[in-house]
Parts: sequence; C-alpha cells; structure tokens
Amino acid sequence: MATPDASTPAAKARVLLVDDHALLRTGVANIINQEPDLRVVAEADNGRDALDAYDRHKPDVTVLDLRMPVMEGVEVVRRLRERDSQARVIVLTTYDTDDEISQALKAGAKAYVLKDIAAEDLVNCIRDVLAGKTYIAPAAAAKLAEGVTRVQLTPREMATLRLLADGKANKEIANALDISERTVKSHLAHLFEKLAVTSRTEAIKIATRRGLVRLD
Amino acid sequence: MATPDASTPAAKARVLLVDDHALLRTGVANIINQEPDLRVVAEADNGRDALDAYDRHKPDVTVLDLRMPVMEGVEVVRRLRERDSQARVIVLTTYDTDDEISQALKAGAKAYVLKDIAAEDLVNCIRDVLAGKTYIAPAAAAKLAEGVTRVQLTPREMATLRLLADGKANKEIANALDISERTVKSHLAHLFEKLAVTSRTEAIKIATRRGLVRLD
DNA sequence: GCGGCTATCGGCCTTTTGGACGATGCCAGG
DNA sequence: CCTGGCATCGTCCAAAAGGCCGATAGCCGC
Repeated sequence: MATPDASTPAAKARVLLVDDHALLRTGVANIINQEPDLRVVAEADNGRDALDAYDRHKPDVTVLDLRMPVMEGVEVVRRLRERDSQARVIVLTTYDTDDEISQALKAGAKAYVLKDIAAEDLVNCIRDVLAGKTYIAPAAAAKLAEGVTRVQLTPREMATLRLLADGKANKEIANALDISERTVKSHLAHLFEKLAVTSRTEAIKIATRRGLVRLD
Repeated sequence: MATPDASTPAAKARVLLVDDHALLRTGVANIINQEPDLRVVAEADNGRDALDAYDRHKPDVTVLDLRMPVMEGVEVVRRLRERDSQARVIVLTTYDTDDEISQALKAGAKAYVLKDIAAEDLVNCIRDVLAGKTYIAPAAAAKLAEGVTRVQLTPREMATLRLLADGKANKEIANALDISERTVKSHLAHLFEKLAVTSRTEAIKIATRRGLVRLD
C-alpha cells in the first residue's frame, strides 16, 4: 500500500492519499509518483486509518475523499486540523452538494476538487495548496454561489429531517425524539419554510439535493 | 506519462475505457498499460462517445462505468451488445443497488466489479472476461441474492414512483399522467405492497436503496 | 431588560393520504 | 375460452399531514 522510496533526496513533498476506492487510490498514486516533486508516502481507505497515517507520516498535504466508511470525510478534515492546525487538506470527491462543500471548507479544507478533474490539474492543485493557495472546483464554486441562500437548520430541525428522510411518520418522529407530535409539526413547518417546500416528499428531495441528508 | 512501446508484437488485448471521471480513467489506464498483455486503445467520458469509440477501435473488452452523463451505462451495454453480440463489457462502478446490477447483467455485461477492487484484481478480471469467463463482485452478488425477491414494477407504477420521488402530490401525479387521482392511489397501493412499505416517504427510501429511482 | 431565536406544547380545521370494500375493459397465455 | 395481470375509475372513511390561531420558557446578545 505505502510506497517506500529510500533513494530520493527527501526534496519531494509528501502526500497522504485517502479514498475508499483502491482503484482510484492506485491510479492517483501512480499519477502523483510520476511527478518529480511529489511522492505518496501513505494511503488509507477510511477515516480512522487516515488519522493514524497522518500521525505516523506527517504528510505535507492530504488528498481526501468525502464519503467513506468508518468516518466521514468532513469529520476527518476537522480532526486533522485539530491536531495540526497547519494540515493542508485537499478534498477530492465525486459529489458537489452545497452543504458538503461548505462543510468541508468550514472544516478547514484548502481545496475542493471533483473526480472529473484531469490528472495534470490535480497535481497543479496539489502544488498550489503546498504553496499556500486554495482551490475550489468551478462546479463546486457555482453550487456554493447558489447556496448563498444557505439554510441554517437548528439541531432539532436536522434530527427531524433525518428521521423524515428515513420514512418515519410524525408520530414515530415524536417518539424517537421524545417530544409531542405537535412539536414535530412545528419543526417540520420551519423546515418546510427554510427549504421552500410544502410537503415532506418535496422536503426529502430538496434536502437530498442540497446534501443535508443522504438516503443510503 | 504513457509509455509508447513500439517493440511489442501487437499481441496485447485492446481495452476501451469509459468513465466520466478523468482521474479514474487515467489511473486505470496506467494500471492496465503496465500489464504486458493489455493495452488501453481508447477512452471516453460518456456513453455516446463510448459507442463511437467502440466502432472505431473494436476493442476486445470494454470497461464501463454506469452513471454517466449523456447516456446511462446500462443503455450503453445494451447498444454495444446490439451492434456486436460478441462485445465483452465489464461494468466498473461505485454503486451496487440490486436493480442496477441485475439490469446491467440482463443487458449483457460479462462482469460487475466495484471501484473498491484492487488494481491486481481488476486486471485479473479483465483477463477472465477475455477468456470467456464472467465475474460478479461478492458484494454485488450478495445484493442480487437479497433481491431474489426482485420487485417487478409495471410501467405505470414506475412512472408513479418517479413522480412520487420528485415530491409530487397525488393530484399532481394524476395531472402529469393524465389519469384520475383514484388511479394514482391504485398504483401507489400496488407500489407500497411490492416495496413492503406503508407510506410514500418510506417508499422513496426503499426505492432509492434498491436503485429503482435516483434523487439527483 | 428587551428582542430574537429556539424548543416546547395546545386546539381547530382543511387537505391529503392510504385502506377497504368495490367495478370495468383489455390483452396475452394456457 | 377462461384466467390473470394490467390499467382505469368509484365511493366511503379513518388517519395523517399540514396550515393557522395561538402560548410559555430558556438563552444569548446588545
């Protein structure tokens, strides 16, 4: 998995690569290792291992997928930045819902790039981040701009939304949150207003589109 | 980057690589081209281009992502097999909903592998398929086994489901399909029974999980 | 301390949903 | 020709959802 390389004169920037798809990891590692100034020093296929690998290798930059088993990418970004405020993290992902993007950036990611990026652009992005710059994929930036109308859900609204998206009825939500059905309706009403919808099914659609919940 | 290798005696199996993620394409191409007996002869980032590329290059095997813009992967498999009943297609994808798997196989795919496969296993899979074998990823096979209870939705039920998942109310669905609200309820009732649910929100969850609809 | 946001709850009322009886016509397969 | 699946539509009714009128209490910031 890791590529031990004892012969190089340590001038190469050290990269930690985190993605749950072995195939993509191998592919990206190949690309990066072909660059004279970059080297993948460790790989991980989930968030927990990513943190361990970070501690062991102290990479100059971490390329990280969101959507992983064991630990969410955003959470990984947050924790990396907690233990090392200098940590440079590039988020490399397939999806570009406005919520995920803004959460990743808020957590301290230096760049947000999509997997449809060209190999050349990725290595340029890595160099930019190493040089202290930031980079947001155009598509992601556009989504963010849309979401200027950023909805800010309260904790209870989020909890309600999650149960809603799980197909629960008001009564079930009430039981799960240990509140009255009346209060559930109250949260729902606020939710509907913030999402600009009028029914629960619509709410599910919009919330999913914005990345507020996932139906997997 | 690629190593043009004029010295080999053209014995290499020719691979067409189709995926909308440039990064993964480059990575997989690297992996494949490092094999002595395999060579990527063309790439495409969408279904239409894939068909064109197939006609031009007549590859020995096509490695194909489902979920692409312009043309769905399953449709591509179907058309490839139409124009060349010998076409060998390996589906390489992130997702493993039972509906997508069974549709891809029904369309004539020889193999279904997930992107978390190891590079080595992928090339082995390619060789297997070239040798006339088939391969289903264990996770995918398991999902298929679950779905032995394969739900078969009628066209009207599918149409209703799609509108439902789009957040439409019964009245709106009725208008869209130009039928009475009563009939919509009838379709919904059948839908609920087939999906083993009791509400529309639950139906959305299960249908999404099974890959019957997508909320993007 | 007041205004605003949050969370909680109540009643009342309309609309929507979903279940339970139904029914008809069509069409394909045995 | 008959059976079974499909699509269509009806009525009745109970439950759920959602809108509209509230209310109280805590907490935070200015």
